[in-house]
Amino acid sequence: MTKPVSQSPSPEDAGIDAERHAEGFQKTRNARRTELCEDYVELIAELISREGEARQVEIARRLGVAQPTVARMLKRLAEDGYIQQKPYRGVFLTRTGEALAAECQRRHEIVEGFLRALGISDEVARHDAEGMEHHVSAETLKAFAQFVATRTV
Amino acid sequence: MTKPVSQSPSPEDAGIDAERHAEGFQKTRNARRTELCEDYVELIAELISREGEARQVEIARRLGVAQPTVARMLKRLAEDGYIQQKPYRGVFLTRTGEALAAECQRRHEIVEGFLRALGISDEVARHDAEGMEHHVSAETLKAFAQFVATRTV
DNA sequence: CGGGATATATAGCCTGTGCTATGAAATCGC
DNA sequence: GCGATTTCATAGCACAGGCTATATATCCCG
Ligand SMILES: [Mn+2]
Ligand SMILES: [Mn+2]
Ligand SMILES: [Mn+2]
Ligand SMILES: [Mn+2]
Repeated sequence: MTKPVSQSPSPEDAGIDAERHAEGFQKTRNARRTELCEDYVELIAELISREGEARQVEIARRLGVAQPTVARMLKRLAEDGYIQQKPYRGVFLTRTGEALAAECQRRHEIVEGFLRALGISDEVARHDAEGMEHHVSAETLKAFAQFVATRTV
Repeated sequence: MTKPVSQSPSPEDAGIDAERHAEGFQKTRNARRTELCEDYVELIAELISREGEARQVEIARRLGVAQPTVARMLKRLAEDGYIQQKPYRGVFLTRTGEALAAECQRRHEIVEGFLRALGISDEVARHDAEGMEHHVSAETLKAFAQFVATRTV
């Protein structure tokens, strides 16, 4: 009962297409699950570097959600090894967390910069980038960066 | 206790930035909620036009999810007025559903075509477009379309 | 025109991500 | 150093979107 990777040899050639189609949706669903973590870690890094500390209440304010929502997510991020919480002192990134944050910040910057290079207004570029960034593969990111580079020259 | 839109006049100017930041995340969260509906409606339209009918089992196969998952979502789409179910005959789009499907198909096509115009490989363009499409605003979509047009000339 | 194959429906479970209400703990200004 | 303020934790709710197992309904072919 293993999933038949290649069945229906010729009569129904749409089977292969369907498999590939499904694969794409699977990956997108996966990306959706990691989006939130990425936004949190990226925001925490930004708060630490710009405000000196990252507090639950401030994270909640920036994300536009309630504090208990943040509390639960931070617990998960700590369990997953991305952050360390020091009660009443703020949230700190682990090595792993810092690495992820750096990657996300870089990607976010490239995507947003790319949109602006295309002539998109700042406001819209910021918003679209916030959602798009999580679905941009390495290959596409590279193309975006190259486009910005050649356009800026 | 209404949310203070503009408080802390000068000492903490970061307040405005935080508000705007939160707004962006709010919109992105909203987009996330409509993503699935869009994918369903778009897929249903595609199945109807290419296979002649859209069945639960086929939708499930294409999306890579279980049939009961599709069943529940279809019920919701019917409640929301996007589709009409004729048991054992397939799923059909309402006027509203057709309009949404057309919009999504057009947007999907433009985004994917844009990525390919940028030099992204077909496989990756298809996958990235599947996720990105839901976060592309009208302004950005227009820019994408124009880019493709000028590149194709 | 029956009966196996196929399609759909339903029940019940889990996880994730929102929320409010509320309790407890720490900080900090006085 | 004490009390108000701030910060954090927890309980409990809702809903979306996955899943499996299983019941039921329809189709269609021999
Ligand atoms: Mn984001
Ligand atoms: Mn980001
Ligand atoms: Mn999609
Ligand atoms: Mn699509």
